Amino acid sequence: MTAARPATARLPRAERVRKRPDFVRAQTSPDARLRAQSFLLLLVATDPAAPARLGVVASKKVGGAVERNRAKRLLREAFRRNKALFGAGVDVVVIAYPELAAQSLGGVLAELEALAGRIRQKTAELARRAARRHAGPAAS
RNA sequence: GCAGGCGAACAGGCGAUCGCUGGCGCGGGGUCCUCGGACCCCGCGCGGGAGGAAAGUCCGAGCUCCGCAGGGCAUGGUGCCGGGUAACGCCCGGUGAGGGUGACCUCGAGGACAGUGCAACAGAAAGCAAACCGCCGGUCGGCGCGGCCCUCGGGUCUCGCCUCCCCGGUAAGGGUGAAAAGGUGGAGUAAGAGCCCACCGCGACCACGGCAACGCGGUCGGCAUGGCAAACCCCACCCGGAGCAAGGCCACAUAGGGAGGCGUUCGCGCCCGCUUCGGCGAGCGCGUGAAGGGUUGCCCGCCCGAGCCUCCGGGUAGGCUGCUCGAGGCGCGCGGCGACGCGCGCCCUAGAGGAAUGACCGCCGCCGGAGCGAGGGCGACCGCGCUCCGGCACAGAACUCGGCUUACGGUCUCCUGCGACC
RNA sequence: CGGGGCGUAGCGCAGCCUGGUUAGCGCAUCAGACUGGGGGUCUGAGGGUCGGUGGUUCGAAUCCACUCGCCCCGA
Repeated sequence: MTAARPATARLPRAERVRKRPDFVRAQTSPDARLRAQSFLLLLVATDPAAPARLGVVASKKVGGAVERNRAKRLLREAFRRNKALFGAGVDVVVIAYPELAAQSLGGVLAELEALAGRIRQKTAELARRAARRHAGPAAS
């Protein structure tokens, strides 16, 4: 498995949420929900062996195509620089709010930093639960 | 210098670092395998990676499918003329009308003697003629001057003035309106009127110029063709429908699920089985007929046709392809007033798919503000240099082109008007 | 990609097709009356760039073109 490579500040296809059902699962039944000033973080547990994946949602409420692209790029950049924060086995779906279009990268990083403690706590909890679940019926 | 018009090109630049993506090359791993290879994943390297509007989706096409793509009607669209183009509702050049002192700009600009309709309020009257006030004439009546007669009361005649009603003439004037059947001037008359005349306008005809729209000139007609077709409509021309979630290939999955409805004709030939030798049944072919379906609004025609239609329920919404070389760009030459066409040469210029083309830092550039410094001017102030701060538009490809429309930043060529100076 | 609808007073709507007289209705607002006061009822009043810009017309909320914003449906 190539996921054994040390985590770098890259964001290849395998580390992005790319299927509609995955987005729907995160939005309808998230395992954790964390609110920042200009975005909303949704966490949902997946296969513990898989790397953390990012998915960004920027609706028309954010603005036109330029603003929505800007919002998604900012969030991807912030996630890319803080991948270690989320560990593995989790889908991170971020919903952008309209204020995000006017935000700078420094501001987004600061907002993410403010949530860092709670993110670490939640992801660790999810990892423990997943480990227990896989230890039992994994023999089948 | 200020104000404005037409057009053109551009869309901040350079460097460093960290990323994304498709192409090529090398290396590693995996799947399939006809052992040649194909496909997928990962890493490294190289070079590519938004627009003039990528936008709105208002038109026109290419492309793909709809079994074939025929005729008519309806609907819809276009609407001065000629040209350009693959095509257009676009563009170019003209014509006409309108706007601007001008450079220039704007225009849905066919038809109102084919028909139907509309015009509030006001006004006499709103479409075919008519006449409210007014003006003029007349009858009757009244008053007056004069003449004649006379029974001195008056009667009668001519003329003048006044006048309700009535009869007739008139459409110049008044008034209403967006609009009242040509306009101005004269002549004329009882008053008036294209009744007549001149000019203008309008219409018809003729001649000339122009491919044409139309222009120009002449002659004639006294002038009974009002407005609205972005009201219905008429005329001419155009138009089959859907859209890359089109369409193709592969993989996976459910299982021929339930309910209701309409149908499954007839003849001939061949052949098989049974036969009480009369026939009966099954199959194939040809013809015919039929529920229903296709022809994407309707009809005709054509085609499919033993199954079809409706509702409920269930499953899949993964990969590859279409996907970027095209009515393609750029340059030069030739033809054309121009849109554009022709020829030659050069170039390959994004192809994503929860959706890339980015983030951040430094330097430079442009604009605005503040401060400091030296300078010019009596002065308000002016330009120069440095430092700091802020800003640098509108906006993001989703099959691809040609247009239109809208959004938006500064720059420049040429041109116009006004002002000042030489 | 394709199709449809809406925008009129603070709020919810009519009027638009078939152009015309003062753009109408309900709630809300304000004033007055009834009541000792509140509520409620009655009477009266105010409040409109008809989303925007052009055009057609004598005249436009209404017709036409462009445009802005919002909503819905189908694949």
